[in-house]
Amino acid sequence: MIDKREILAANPLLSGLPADVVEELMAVSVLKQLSDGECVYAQGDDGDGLFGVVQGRIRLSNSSRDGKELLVMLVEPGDWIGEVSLLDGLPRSLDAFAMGDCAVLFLPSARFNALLKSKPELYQYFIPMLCRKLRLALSYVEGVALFPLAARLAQRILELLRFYGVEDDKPGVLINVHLPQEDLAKMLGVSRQAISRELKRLEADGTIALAYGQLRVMNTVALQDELDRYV
Amino acid sequence: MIDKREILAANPLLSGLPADVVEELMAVSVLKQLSDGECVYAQGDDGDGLFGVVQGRIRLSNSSRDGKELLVMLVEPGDWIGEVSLLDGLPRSLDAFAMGDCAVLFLPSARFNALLKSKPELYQYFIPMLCRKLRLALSYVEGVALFPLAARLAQRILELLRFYGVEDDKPGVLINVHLPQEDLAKMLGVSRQAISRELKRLEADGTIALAYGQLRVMNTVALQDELDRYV
DNA sequence: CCAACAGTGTAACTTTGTTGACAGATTTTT
DNA sequence: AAAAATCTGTCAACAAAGTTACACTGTTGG
Repeated sequence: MIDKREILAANPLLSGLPADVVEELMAVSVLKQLSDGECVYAQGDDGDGLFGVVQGRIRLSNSSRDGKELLVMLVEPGDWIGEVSLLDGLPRSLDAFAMGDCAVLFLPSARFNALLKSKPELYQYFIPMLCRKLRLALSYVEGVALFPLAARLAQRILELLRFYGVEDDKPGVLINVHLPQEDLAKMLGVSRQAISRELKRLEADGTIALAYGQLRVMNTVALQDELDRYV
Repeated sequence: MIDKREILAANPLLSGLPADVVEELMAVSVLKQLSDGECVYAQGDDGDGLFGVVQGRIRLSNSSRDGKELLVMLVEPGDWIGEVSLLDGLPRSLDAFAMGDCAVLFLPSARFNALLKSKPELYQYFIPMLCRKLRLALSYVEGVALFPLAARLAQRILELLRFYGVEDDKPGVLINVHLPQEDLAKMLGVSRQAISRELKRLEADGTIALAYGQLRVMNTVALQDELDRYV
């Protein structure tokens, strides 16, 4: 058995929670190891619990019967997932898979419900989370209905930049996550070829620089301008 | 001054709330009349308050710089709108307009915040609302990324049917809301012509019957089948 | 170091949906 | 009842993106 306390001390998962709730979570949660590609939960499942990402990355996605996939979001250590099904009692609406080896903190739904019942003031911790996800989802609907692909791609690159951008010795800002064009395409709901074409266009502009599975933004302003033409 | 108490007694807006909160709302909220097309709030505004729809219909939408519009949802009497900006403190992400003459109950943000501060257990009343909207938004992103127009249209008609469907003396189920093809197109983010074509196809099948600004579903199963080919 | 694999660029062709235009139908207003 | 406004059906030209196919380039692991 791994020492949860040690691992979680340095993790933002529990920050902001009252001390007694943290103690409670320590007592009733389970640390689970997941290997690459393992399923955390699947679309249609009942909500069996809440998951906090401790290590690695979780991929939230959604697939159609004919095999097409939509990549809704990448979830990083420090974020909780699966709260919606616990809060509204409805089945999972997304698939969640481990990308690479992961560790998650699992809080079974019975424990979750008991905790909420004993401390209804905890409801408010979920409000910012739900608001953020709702706004994000709305901005995606908006984008896909109102903007051409070029603008949506710019929007998405800027988002990735805020999240994964790191300055290094080279010029520009590196998006420090392995993200093949295939995945970028699945995020935007278009074909890989369409993404390749647009990225090449941006590279020719000098707006970005491309490498194998990586992307470097050279001109943030140009991306913002592309987006502002429509927003 | 109109008597709020009388008007609201028959309205589902306040049902489910504790009696003391209802009293508080009665004391500090204002009943506002809106005429056709009047703006409730606009994208980018600060959240000035919470609105409860009492009479009429509110249109939540989103426009791009070049004039294209996305119709996110129609809000009916009994529903609250504008809670997200109050809960997370960020600007409005949608436009809200009155469709026809409306009456709304307005709770200014200062009052809202004071109420939440004095009764933090009220946070939990917003949870189901946010969950519902989040799931709906996700299903739209999913639809537009994974399904062809025909399936998305079927999905949307079924949704309208659940909400506005009424049985009458004629065969089939009438969708009892004035909804021109133009608006249906704006809901799905496509052109009016594309909607016209698809509706004609469904009419030729005998799946639906068309009238001027109205729609009657003759075969619910066929619509569900169209959707199930992809879900 | 080289084989296997994952990722990328490009092109021809097809499908889907847009745009603009207009005639006809239905409803509302005067 | 006539006029105005709204709504619908359809067409042709066009644009965007999907699909299929294949060569090529990096990366990883034995």
